Amino acid sequence: MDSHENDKPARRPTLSQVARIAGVSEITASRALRNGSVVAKATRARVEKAARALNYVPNRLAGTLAGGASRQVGVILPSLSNIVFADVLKGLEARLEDDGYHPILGISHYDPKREEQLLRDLLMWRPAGLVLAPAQMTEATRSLLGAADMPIVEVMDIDRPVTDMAVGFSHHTAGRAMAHFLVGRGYRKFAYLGHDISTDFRALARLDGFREGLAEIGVALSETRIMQGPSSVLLGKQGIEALLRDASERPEAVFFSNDDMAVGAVFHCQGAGIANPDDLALAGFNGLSIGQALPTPLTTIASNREEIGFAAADSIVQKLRGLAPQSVRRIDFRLVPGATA
Amino acid sequence: MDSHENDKPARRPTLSQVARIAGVSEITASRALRNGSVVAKATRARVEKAARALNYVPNRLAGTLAGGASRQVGVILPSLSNIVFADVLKGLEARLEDDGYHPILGISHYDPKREEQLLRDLLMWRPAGLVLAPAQMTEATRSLLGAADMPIVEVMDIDRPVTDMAVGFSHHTAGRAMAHFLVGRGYRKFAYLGHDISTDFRALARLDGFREGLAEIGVALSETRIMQGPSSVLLGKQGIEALLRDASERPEAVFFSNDDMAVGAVFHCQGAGIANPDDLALAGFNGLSIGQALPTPLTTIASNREEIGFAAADSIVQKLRGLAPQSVRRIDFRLVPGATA
DNA sequence: ACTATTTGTGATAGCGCTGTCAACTTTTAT
DNA sequence: ATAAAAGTTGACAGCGCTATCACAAATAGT
Repeated sequence: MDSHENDKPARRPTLSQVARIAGVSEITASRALRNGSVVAKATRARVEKAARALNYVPNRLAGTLAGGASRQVGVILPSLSNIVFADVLKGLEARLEDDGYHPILGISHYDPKREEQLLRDLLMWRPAGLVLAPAQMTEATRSLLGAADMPIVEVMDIDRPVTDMAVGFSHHTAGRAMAHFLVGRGYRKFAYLGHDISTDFRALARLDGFREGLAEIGVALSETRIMQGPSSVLLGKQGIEALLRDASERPEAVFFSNDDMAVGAVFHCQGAGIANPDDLALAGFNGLSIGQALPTPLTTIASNREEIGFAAADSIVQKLRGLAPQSVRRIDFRLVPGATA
Repeated sequence: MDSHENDKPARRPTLSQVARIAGVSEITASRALRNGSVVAKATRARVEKAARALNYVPNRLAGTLAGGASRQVGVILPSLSNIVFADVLKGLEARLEDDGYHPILGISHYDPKREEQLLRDLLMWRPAGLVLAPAQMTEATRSLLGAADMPIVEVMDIDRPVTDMAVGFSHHTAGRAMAHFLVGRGYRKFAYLGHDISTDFRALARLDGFREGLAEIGVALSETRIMQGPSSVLLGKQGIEALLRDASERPEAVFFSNDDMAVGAVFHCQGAGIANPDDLALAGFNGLSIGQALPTPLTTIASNREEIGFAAADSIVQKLRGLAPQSVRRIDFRLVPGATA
């Protein structure tokens, strides 16, 4: 029988009950249970005993409303479909938990309108801070953030103007770095294969950077192919197959929007008897472990996603403690020369 | 300059300010902004206009404290290191958001003590419901759950006695099903290769079921190898290598604790020139897309993780609406005969 | 010894909102 | 027209906690 279905009182024990049993005033009980405040040792022990006896669980809604700090941090991410943002979230959670904070989560699905609604919703909980990996902010989103009286970190990229703080790296620079690397390896005919990029503007930034990097050497990107739908191994497999089928002239190297896509291509090549990198060079982005465990480890750019999450949470926590963390923290990417390019 | 650092008032607009501007009482403004309550059309319009003008953001802490329902759901998962629980979380979030709920997240890292602490923390926020994928609950955890006056769903497996509700499938049965399948394929010499199983009791349940399934046909598991550390593609690669090196007699088929490990084995076989399944059959668990995209799709058991999350959230929401969802919802696994066994 | 601190505790007043009950106004039924 | 029902609004109290100020008791200073 579920007690939440019957309408009897049966409320949870309150601080005032704890105080009564301990024989002190409410406020003293409050101080005793929060560490930091001055309370006589014996009193604190009595209050703690009473709390234990009652199975007292403090009500943070009341505590926060009455003036305490919130200890919740709003987190808005665009997706949980691949491991990338799960990694970020993992890092965030780890650092937040260290200081007793908890993330309230929202997933925007790369939809600015949804992001705005989520922000509105999360703000209602008066969180202590906010972490977002913004898609493409609406005006309202920007204005809500501007009016929000709390530390805010934008994670993943540091290419755009920052509201309060940012943690990540430049995706544009990352794309450029890969262009330079591949050119350095001697390749001259390039293709790009990505997933639906209209929503994922960080992937777009990498493509831009890649183009720019090539242009600096006087090379042009011969083909850009965008697949419909979210990125996946299968999509990469299908994509490379189509690309090779349709291409009038086979590219020497292909840069993918991410590792998932690139791994799919590796699988296709294995099946089709195409040697990497000799027949075709492949490069991904993210540095997923799956790519590194391949018989031919994937050439890619590793992003320290968990560390980004960790640093973002750390910036929030620091600021809440009154410190002044850097406004922009760079957690840089690392080019991983594998065996596929 | 961050306004949260200066001590000036600058509080957010409150309902009472909205009410004053709209020329109504506080409670009428409250009713106007929540839909459902009876308020004259014109009045509602006036209040909404005032709220917009002030950029009013309701304070749900106050609202919930005063008697409203919480609209936060506590979620405790054991890990975010692989895509499995990220998928569950994705499903959870999607369903919760449909009804305006938001997950507050905690990661237990398969540590019962940590799980208990997280539960304690989340309970302080007086969530409307609770979702957990329990590791190994402590007595205190069980007692906290018993006293918690809200819908609770345990997700992933339905093998154990349930506190309130459960959504998932039997991992024991899944292991058994794979045993039957592999025996049916004609294999008779079996090995199991897993990651550190002491903490992951669902993997342990699959192993038990696998053993039992074999025993039913009169076959024994010839070798069980447990690798240290969390599961990963690399760990599977190293594991299969070691297993084959040390084995006095090569097994005909290997069952892995999950797809990550199995994919690692596939990679090792590719590199070592071992044909799957003829030289060695491999079977995983989870049905990750990466396994299905392999040149030789992995034989595995697909778990509908996102659907589990979705159904779990749905059960919570239903119960909060006064409905009575089934206490145990089975979201069954599906054996996926691939090309590796 | 007597004041100046420090330490420990409490009374009071909210935080911003919603439940409850009561009151008033308009509509509908007879 | 008049009672009953429906529609609309407000006064009040209180959710469970903490900030603030005030005061008593214990300790230190000279």
